[in-house]
Amino acid sequence: MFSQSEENYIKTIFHLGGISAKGISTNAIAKKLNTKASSVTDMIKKLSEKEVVLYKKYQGVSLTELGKKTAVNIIRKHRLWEVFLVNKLNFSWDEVHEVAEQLEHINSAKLINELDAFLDYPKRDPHGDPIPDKDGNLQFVEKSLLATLNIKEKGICIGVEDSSSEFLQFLDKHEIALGKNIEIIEKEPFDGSFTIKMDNKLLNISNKIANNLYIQKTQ
Amino acid sequence: MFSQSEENYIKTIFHLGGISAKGISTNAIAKKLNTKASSVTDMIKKLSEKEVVLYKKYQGVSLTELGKKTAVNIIRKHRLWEVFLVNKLNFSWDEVHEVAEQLEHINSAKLINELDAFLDYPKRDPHGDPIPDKDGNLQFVEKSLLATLNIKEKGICIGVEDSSSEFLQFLDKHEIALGKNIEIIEKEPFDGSFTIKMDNKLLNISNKIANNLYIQKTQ
DNA sequence: AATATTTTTTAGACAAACCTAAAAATATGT
DNA sequence: ACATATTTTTAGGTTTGTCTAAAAAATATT
Repeated sequence: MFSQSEENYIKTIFHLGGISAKGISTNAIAKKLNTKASSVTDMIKKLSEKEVVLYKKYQGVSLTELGKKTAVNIIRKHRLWEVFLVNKLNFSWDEVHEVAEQLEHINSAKLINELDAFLDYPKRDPHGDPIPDKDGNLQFVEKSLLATLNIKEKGICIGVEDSSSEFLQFLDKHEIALGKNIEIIEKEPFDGSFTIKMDNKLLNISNKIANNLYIQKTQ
Repeated sequence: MFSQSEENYIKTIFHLGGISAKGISTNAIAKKLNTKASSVTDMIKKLSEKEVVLYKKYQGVSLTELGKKTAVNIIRKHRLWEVFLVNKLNFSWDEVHEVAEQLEHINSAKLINELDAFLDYPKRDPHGDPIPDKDGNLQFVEKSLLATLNIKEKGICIGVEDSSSEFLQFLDKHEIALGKNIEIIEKEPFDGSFTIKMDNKLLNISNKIANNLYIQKTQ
């Protein structure tokens, strides 16, 4: 149906569109995909003809329903493969991305639905991101960046914004893992760092870390 | 390292080379890959420059050591994925080929070695073909086409020549499966068909079937 | 509002992998 | 051995996805 390259554009537009529903800019896509704006324009024209994307010159793009459906399916595959790699093949959560980027383009409905069953219909991938079901329903969970919480607020680590292995290995080193309960003890106005309580121990966290860790508030 | 297209050529040359060590003809490759001879010539030149293949104009090609190593690795991946699909994801042996053709191009040493371990280091794929180990060693097992056996010879079904779903489903229907013991009861000179004994029942098999089923002789 | 800057698009090129049609080399038949 | 047939290669073209450089549009600055 779609080439690997087309799929990567569709996925990227979806991810960039998450925040604003407005047209996604050519430059933003180019930056994410490590390519040139002119290449993006070319591809956008093709995707527009294939009715995956709405496009008006100089106005940016947005996904059509077909485009969204396609994107969600790719994301479903990516995340299910990540679960497989971590749960069955001893990958750690900072090793899965590159391989999942390849596996997400494998085309077989039976494969992905059987994989889903084999993994026991997981709801989230190793980074805490929700896995769409086979009808494309993506469950939404209220989450906040740790950096936005106030003193005395409590919550559960539920996801990461950045999936780089540097960041994930940092979390491993400090035993910050998904599912852990935390409480904000102190905010340092000077450098934006946080003191949090986790496993009954105090831990200091830089502002950059706090801006890459998602918390589900527990009232 | 190699593009998907290059990998398909390398694999095809390996498979065609199994019989004769001589140069594989351009036309043979073109036929197997469903492409044109001129395309094959183009690709062969490229593979020759990459030292995967020995090539003299009009003399056909053969794989270098690098080429063989590459081919065996692709075959290892293909066959391990087939085992995964059948043993873990409820695929039947006639459904795996197409998906394995895609999965064999995924590039990750860790992935394939962990998959190997996860599957318990299988020695053969669902069609009875041997799986190379991670150093590229392909175990050789003496096998004969059923059609070459004589009356009273006994053996074990150990593989298939043809992997089309028509043939595999035919075998399923008649409960002919890998590992089953058979004995040649009669050969019909007129049409080349065979009467065999399997599960203590007599079964008649056409010459075409007999030419697509491999037997490991017992004594 | 006019100018400067940034963003986006167009125009033209390139590499990969394929194609058709024609030419060259090899193989075959008598 | 020579004509014919087959195989293989060459020459030139197409599509996909990329690029650079320049032009056009939109946005920002003063």
